Amino acid sequence: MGRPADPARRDRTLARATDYVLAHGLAGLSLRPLAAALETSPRMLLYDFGSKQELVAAVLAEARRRGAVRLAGQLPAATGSVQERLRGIWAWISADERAPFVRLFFEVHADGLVHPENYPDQGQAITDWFDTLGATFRDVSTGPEDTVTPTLVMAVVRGLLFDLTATGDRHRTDRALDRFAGLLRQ
Amino acid sequence: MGRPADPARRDRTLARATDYVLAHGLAGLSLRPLAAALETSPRMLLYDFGSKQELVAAVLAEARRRGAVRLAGQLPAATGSVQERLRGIWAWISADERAPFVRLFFEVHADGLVHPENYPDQGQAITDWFDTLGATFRDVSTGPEDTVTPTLVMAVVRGLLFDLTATGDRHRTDRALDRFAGLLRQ
DNA sequence: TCATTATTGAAACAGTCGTACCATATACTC
DNA sequence: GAGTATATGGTACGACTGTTTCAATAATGA
Repeated sequence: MGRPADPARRDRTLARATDYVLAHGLAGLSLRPLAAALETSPRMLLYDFGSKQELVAAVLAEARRRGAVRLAGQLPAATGSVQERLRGIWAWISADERAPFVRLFFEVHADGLVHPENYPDQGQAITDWFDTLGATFRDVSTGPEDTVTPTLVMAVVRGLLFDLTATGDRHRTDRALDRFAGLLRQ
Repeated sequence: MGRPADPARRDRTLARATDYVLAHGLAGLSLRPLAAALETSPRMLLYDFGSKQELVAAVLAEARRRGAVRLAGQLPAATGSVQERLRGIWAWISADERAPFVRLFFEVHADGLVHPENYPDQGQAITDWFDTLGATFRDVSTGPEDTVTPTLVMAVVRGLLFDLTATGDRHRTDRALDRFAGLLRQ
């Protein structure tokens, strides 16, 4: 008996909080402005999530979940030449719509370097890509257990993303990816 | 007349503050703990630097200056095969002694994505590498105006650095660099 | 000694932070 | 209606932030 719980409220708050963090970043996140933007109160954020730390953890999990869903649903099919597949991945990840995710991705990585204890699964998030990319680039891999090719492909993508986000020079980064695709074909 | 100024004090403070930031990161930097570690006071930090923002700017400039000096003095000579040169760069930048610089590098980049207005020269810091690397890899470039090869080389290095700092898997990242060197040779 | 300039300490200010406490309102069963 | 559990609002606490204010000290040249 008593008033029934409303778990949907927490879900709604989590979704909007994730939007907010994707838009404003993690670094300066503060409960009061967040609550104001979500039309709720710090009181309720703590009521639903327990503490700011747990709220952030939930937001990061939600952001990762969203990224995984979009990756699975929107990543171009693993067909065509190596260049076409590589360009597809690059076009997808470097698109403007992905910018908030990319930003958060870099932000979490940087914070993880200073506070590794807060991110026990940091390495996991990196190596998770291997399953996807290993399948995509099987024909240029040296074998099914080849982790080197996915590592290199992801390094190029992340490194060029780093460059693109810092300099905004899309032409140069696009051409660098094409150069890599050319090297990989051989 | 009057008591003579002591500009050396500011220099000493800046040097030690840079050590501190390299050790502790930028994110949670706060004047009182910093002053305590430097055996001075917040009062003196503001007296010497004007504001926290200016102090941070001075520290970042000093850190970049140090990095440039070490790069110029310690980077292996541009001789030998492509693999040897690439391995030299990778060994240098990924060495444990460089870890604080790398950490700060990623931290500044991430913060710059959220607050671009604070880092007007972010793009410059990225493209600065081109002069050095363009010279180092001239024989695999398509010409003296080739910016694509340095872009790709730096993307691989930064991307693998990202991976290495996140996962700590040196064996895998080292092998990925070798794979890239092999591709580049052709 | 004295004026002058640089340096430094101590304390306070106005603000923000995450969080805890206390009351109240709401929605349900009986 | 009473009883009960959930949901909220309001407020205040203690700790922290960058910065300012006021006063004192130190080192020089005259």
